[in-house]
Amino acid sequence: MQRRMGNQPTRQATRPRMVLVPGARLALRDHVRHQLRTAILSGNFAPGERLNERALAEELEVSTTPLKEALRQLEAEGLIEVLPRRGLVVRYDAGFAEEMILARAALESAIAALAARRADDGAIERLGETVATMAEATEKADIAHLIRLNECFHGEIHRAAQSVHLARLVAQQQFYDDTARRVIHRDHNDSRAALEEHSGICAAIVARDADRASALMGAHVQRSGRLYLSAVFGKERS
Amino acid sequence: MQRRMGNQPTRQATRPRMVLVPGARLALRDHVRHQLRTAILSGNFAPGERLNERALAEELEVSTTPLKEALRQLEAEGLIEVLPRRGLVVRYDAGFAEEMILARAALESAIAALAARRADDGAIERLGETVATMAEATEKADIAHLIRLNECFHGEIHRAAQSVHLARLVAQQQFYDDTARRVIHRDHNDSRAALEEHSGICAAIVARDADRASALMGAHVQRSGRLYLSAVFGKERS
DNA sequence: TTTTGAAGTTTGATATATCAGACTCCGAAG
DNA sequence: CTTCGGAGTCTGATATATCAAACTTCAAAA
Repeated sequence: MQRRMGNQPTRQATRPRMVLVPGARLALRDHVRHQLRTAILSGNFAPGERLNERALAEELEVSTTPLKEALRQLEAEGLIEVLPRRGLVVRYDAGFAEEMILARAALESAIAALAARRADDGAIERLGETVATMAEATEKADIAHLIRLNECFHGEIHRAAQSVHLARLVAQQQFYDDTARRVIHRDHNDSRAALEEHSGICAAIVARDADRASALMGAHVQRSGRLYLSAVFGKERS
Repeated sequence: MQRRMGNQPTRQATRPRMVLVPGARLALRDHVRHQLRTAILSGNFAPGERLNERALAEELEVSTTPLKEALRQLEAEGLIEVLPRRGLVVRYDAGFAEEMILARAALESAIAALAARRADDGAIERLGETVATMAEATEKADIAHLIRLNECFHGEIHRAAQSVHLARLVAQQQFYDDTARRVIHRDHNDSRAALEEHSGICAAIVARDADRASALMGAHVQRSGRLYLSAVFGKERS
């Protein structure tokens, strides 16, 4: 992790900000958190491994303060556990990932049910368009586009549901990254299955059928989750 | 928020602390987190209110380091939002609490489904006993006992489901405290309704009917959640 | 009167020093 | 040989100092 980060144009009495920095400067702790999270989810730490704060701080080239903040966040997410005065332990393993899938499925189900009740005309229209675009991308096997559309689809449902907290929680239950995503989406059969599911969910929401939307969403998330699980851990469980 | 929180032998390390706190001494940040969480959930901060780290630290009589750690945890829970370089904002309000109920319901549902599949004989037996005891306590209107048994009931289901992460997430979705709990459980009609629901859930788990256990649990959590919501916020929404 | 911009103030971000609990390990006593 | 204990070391917990971004304010210019 690089120490330097303030090479932005240092407000030199110019206009009030024309150049919006794309990524907006994140706090150091957020970099650290992201870095650690990725490392944990990639299995770079053995499950149960004791971590040393000082060593980690040194390795990441930051002081212990932002590191500690990042660790507290990861602790709140459940990825690590803190034994007071004794250190940190990584809690993430295949079983944990499996529970993340279940949590994600449960939460997305709840959101889908909300969306079926609350979606306005605009949201329904956008959702339909997204699914239509997804159909095209699936035919063309445009993986990158498909990944983006997938996020878009779920994001639109979240917005239609007017859920903030639920959406946040869902976002926390993601244990795979773009690499795994590309691997998954490469399977054309799976893409077609996913498209079927997406259409079904969309239809249920349009029909205001909250129960069906919820059930379909749950099944969809669990199915694709298991796929990711096998991609990341190379195994499946019942 | 009351100003007093730390009568621990803080400050000088002069005397070697003769009074040993009974349980494992919690880290200061955990005290701070609990205190802040309670204050937020009690509505002691206006929603949207900007918070000042230094002022908070001073009020709680701790330095900014443990305070920051506590804030990061609350941020990860979604109760506060951090605007980088600009401060903290409390995000909790009635709408947030409502989403917490939905999240809790969704997660407890998932756990109940797992429990129906995974519960062993011992777990089933304990669950049955707990429900029986709850029936007695309900008859006697033993509120304190009922509250304890209620936690016990859900705890046993969590254990039977062998869920760790899901149980953690559920625990985070609690916006009421013992005070609200006592208020709710005072209503005898509600206690009977809750008992009915608990029995039904127990029966579904014993019958290995995951779908029914899940559905009943979801309905139970949502119903009682709405009750808490009205107790805490004095209003309900659809 | 409105606008702007620069200095001063506020406040979060980061680094570092220090404190104290917990572990290790070895030697002495039983 | 086993057990107990205490000194030394490791490491997390806490406090504090410093840095830098963002906000405020006020005066000067248009």
